[in-house]
Amino acid sequence: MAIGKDRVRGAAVKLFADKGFHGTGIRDLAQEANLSSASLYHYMGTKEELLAGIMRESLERLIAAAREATDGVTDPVNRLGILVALHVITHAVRPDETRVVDNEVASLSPHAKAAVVALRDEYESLWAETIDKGVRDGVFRTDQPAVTRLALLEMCSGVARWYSSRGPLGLEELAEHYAQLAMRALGRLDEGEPPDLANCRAVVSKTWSVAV
Amino acid sequence: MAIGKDRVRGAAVKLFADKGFHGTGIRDLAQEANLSSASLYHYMGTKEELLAGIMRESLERLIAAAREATDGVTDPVNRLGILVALHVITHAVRPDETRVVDNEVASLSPHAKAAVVALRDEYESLWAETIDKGVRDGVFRTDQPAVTRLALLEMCSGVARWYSSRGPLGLEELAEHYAQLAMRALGRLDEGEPPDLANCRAVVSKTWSVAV
Amino acid sequence: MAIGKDRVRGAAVKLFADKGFHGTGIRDLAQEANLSSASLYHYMGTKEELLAGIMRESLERLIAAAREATDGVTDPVNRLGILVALHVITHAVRPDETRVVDNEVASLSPHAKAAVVALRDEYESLWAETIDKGVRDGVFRTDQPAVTRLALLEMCSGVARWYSSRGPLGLEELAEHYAQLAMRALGRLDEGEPPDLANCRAVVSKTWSVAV
Amino acid sequence: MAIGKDRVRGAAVKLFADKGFHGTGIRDLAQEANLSSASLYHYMGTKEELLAGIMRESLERLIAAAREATDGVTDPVNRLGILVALHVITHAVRPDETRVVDNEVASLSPHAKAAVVALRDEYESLWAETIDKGVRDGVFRTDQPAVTRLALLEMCSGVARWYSSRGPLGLEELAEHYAQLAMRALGRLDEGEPPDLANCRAVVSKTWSVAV
DNA sequence: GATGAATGAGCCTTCATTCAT
DNA sequence: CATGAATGAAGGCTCATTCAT
Repeated sequence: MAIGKDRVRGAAVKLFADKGFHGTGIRDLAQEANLSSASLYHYMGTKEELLAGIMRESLERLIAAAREATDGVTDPVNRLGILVALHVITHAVRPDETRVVDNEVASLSPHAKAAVVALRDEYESLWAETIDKGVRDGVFRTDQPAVTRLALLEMCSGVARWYSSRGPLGLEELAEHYAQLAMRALGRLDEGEPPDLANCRAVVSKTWSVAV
Repeated sequence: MAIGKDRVRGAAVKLFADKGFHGTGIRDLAQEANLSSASLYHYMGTKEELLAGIMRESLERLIAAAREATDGVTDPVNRLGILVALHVITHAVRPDETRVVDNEVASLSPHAKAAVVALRDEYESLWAETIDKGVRDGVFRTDQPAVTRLALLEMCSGVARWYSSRGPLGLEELAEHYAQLAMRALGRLDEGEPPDLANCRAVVSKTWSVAV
Repeated sequence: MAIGKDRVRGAAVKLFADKGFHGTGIRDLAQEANLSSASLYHYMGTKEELLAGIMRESLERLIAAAREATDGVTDPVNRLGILVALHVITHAVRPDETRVVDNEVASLSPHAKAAVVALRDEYESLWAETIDKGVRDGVFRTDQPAVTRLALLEMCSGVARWYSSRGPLGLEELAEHYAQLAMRALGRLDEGEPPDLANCRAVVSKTWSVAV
Repeated sequence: MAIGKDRVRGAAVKLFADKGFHGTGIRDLAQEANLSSASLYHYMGTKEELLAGIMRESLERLIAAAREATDGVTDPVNRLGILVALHVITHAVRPDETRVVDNEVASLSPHAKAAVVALRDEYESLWAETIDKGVRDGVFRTDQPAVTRLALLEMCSGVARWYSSRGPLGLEELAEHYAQLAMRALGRLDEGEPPDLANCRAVVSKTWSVAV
């Protein structure tokens, strides 16, 4: 059952990312999962529950990973570096999943949407707290912390739309470059060390089974 | 005719942005445009041609505006400032239209998609040339000009997802803040003047009938 | 008005013959007649009335022609020869019109159908009477006069499906060959003169403006 | 599946014959087949593929039957008698199917039409060869073999438009009368034996499950 | 577990027709 | 005369979902 469920999830993530939730038919899913459309319903509830489940678990995984990777790190510079690196790597190695999370919120019913938005807010608050603390500590310089946060999040999420693991850019370089961009955007022009990604690496490996 | 056509376009832009192309039915469009679903077809071809037309004209308008606003501006710093400001303002004042352009490329048939992608590439090449020139001139500092360009574009496009004209942030402040973020990302920590937006203002007003 | 009406009729005959009544849209008619679809309605009632009118007038013309061409001819052999020749020539020079009459009866509403069927029966009774008289007179030999009549009518109507005025076969040869076939089918193996087509020729020329 | 498919085919043959392809709606088919319109699509492709399939298989069956019934018969008189009898019986016992084949060629797309026309040509060539041989052998007398072939085919196909199994005329009488008509048309005035229909009978019974 | 069969609702699109201008 | 604008109804087809086997 678990295997079949994963097969369906995998198919759904791929197709929802490529063609959108409304652009993907139940028959497309069945074909992609090598199942008949009736069999699909052994592994999922409705099509919408399938989408909601994917989004919720994806966000929960991201939140847990972010908490674990920043656990014990108090310095805002390092914390934000880790958050950026983790976000970027996630979007680079799971582009389909993250695009679904980022683009299909509007396809959810109000009830399911509320849960997903709450998770997204919970995640973004990690960024907000870190940026705010950095501003208070005087290590970040920005007139509009909230706008900057949104700008950085959009910038980092955008990775899922263009990054290819078959291109010349490695995950580590990618993460470091985005960390630099974020630091610069927050008024730190290449000061100090790049963030320590050791912890981040371990969390990524554990959470998404990918070596950085 | 032109009036009816605009009414349909307006309805389509709104709904395609809110619910996606595949999430929007012809009956939704008809209702939004205060027309019967059959009458819709006096003003449009197929639903897909409607989408393609919206995307093409939107990109053509953006390209023309970008060319006009940067016309005669040779300094890469100023040029990029103008490009960023124009892009951000566009996405702030036409969030529906720009979200359709940014999110619905996958809903196009191969033929229509090719035309839209060509326009998008043409537009992005304005950014690429400017950034590359700035790097060559030594006024921009980045190891990965291409990655940085993509990061900045995604960052700026993201504005369409959250900005509200009813919020506290004015268009001018918004544009200036994003211009600052872009400059910082390119290694310029608040040096020199902010870009001159006079020209930009005029173009925006003419192109989108909006005062900045 | 009369000219416009003829233009519409002509378009309808062509398209109804080529694509069938149900396969022809009002827009097809308008295009073929170089009119807007709204203008069509100045020259016709409903689409069905247009069809019914075409069929009725076509049959009335055929009946009148048959009566006139056989007027005063009492010999069944000559009479049938004339009927066959007239039928075949009609179907050869007006293939679209005759195919509509022959194939689209089922597309009529019950009321209109009744009128058309009555005309068709009136026409066929000319054949029936002639054949029956020939049998009674002993000049035709057949066990099944009714079946033979139907067989001959179908045979002659079939001309509209394959004859081309651009082919090698002239109208006169065509008519004479079919007259021969009919005579043979009725048991007359090339006896006597071929039917005198002089009268027939005149009627055809007057009725369908065609020289034989 | 096969049962459902046959149910759909049967409904289609009946309605296409009665109201024409374009005059028959998908909902009409569903009602006639006692199925919902959606269920129809389990058993067919598009409506046009349904039509094309009916026509192709009908012609293939007819060709196979004609080949089998004339197998080993070399005498043109007998051969043509068999072809006529088979054709007439087919059109008498399957009037709907044959009318669809004869009348709906124009409703096919160019691709499907080509296949059907090829089959029809293949079938008619059986007639052509037989008639030509009879003329060469001097047993048939006609100035226009090709015209005569077309005339006879139309004559025989017409049976599907008027014959009723509930009428007084049996299949055997019908076939023999038409064979006589054909022979007469080819210049043979009731000479020799009527064609031997034993073989024909067997083929008809096997192919169309009908006793003659 | 797995699926063929089935369907009500809905899809995008075109239909024949009307009418104000 | 002529037509652009408009529409309710219907066109062919696909949707997500259920259920008996």
